[in-house]
Amino acid sequence: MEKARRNTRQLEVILDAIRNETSHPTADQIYEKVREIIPTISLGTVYRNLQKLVADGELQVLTVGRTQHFDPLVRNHHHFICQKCKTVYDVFLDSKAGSLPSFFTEDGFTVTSHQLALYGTCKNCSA
Amino acid sequence: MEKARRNTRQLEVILDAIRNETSHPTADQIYEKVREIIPTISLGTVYRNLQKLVADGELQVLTVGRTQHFDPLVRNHHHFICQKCKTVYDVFLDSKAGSLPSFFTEDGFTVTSHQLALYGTCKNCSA
DNA sequence: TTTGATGCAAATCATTTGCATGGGT
DNA sequence: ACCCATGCAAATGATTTGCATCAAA
Repeated sequence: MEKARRNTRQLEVILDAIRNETSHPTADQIYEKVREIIPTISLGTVYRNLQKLVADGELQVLTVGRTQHFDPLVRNHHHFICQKCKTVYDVFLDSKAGSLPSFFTEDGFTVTSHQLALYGTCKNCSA
Repeated sequence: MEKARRNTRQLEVILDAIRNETSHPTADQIYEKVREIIPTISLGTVYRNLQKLVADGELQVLTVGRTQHFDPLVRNHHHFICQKCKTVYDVFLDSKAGSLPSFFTEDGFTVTSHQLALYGTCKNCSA
């Protein structure tokens, strides 16, 4: 049997806050945004709900430096991280992306997922 | 002009401790190993020297969860991270690896490096 | 002698957790 | 009613930093 996930107001508002977000916000950024609607919400609650959403596959985590960023886009794509402004961009490599994990088919090893991060300087910062 | 890097005993011992290491140790693991030779060294010194070595391109950093791992192997290669035991393995994809960054040649964006991490279960943990 | 490097401890940053209470089911 | 979720604050873990002293150059 599955564990029942309760439909709380805080979960709903958190989900709303990231669902259409392409800026890869941190937990703290999500917290600030949610606080505009539920001013009394605690940061711990935001973390706990984000954890659940990740566990349920509704969000993806991307670690930049020491900080987690949350991405509502779960389908196969990659990231470009600007080393100057730390902005995270989505990168779509439709062709070969899906075949990457198959490179590594050694005995006993199972590849379940992979992450490709590109580092460099973005358009804004090159100016 | 370049900033002079002093040749201290602690830097030398730290470098010795990782130079031929393939286990991708953390700062703390390096600290413990170095302490066998210089028992009075401080963890801060280990961190500061590791930082320098990374800045000088003699080491690569790999973040697993919230923890940095140090890799003396700087040439183009990738990593497999076992989600059970958290062991990091080196993966060599000689053929296509070098061409990955060229996918992303949009106006204004410059890709200087990239990192591919494969996640799954390793040989030991599949048993 | 000059000034970067060290050891120590306290500080910081992101995240997690214990606990009493509140709210979904 | 049951028991998961919340708010709060304290705890944790990894890394950084201020400062007086030390040692490479």
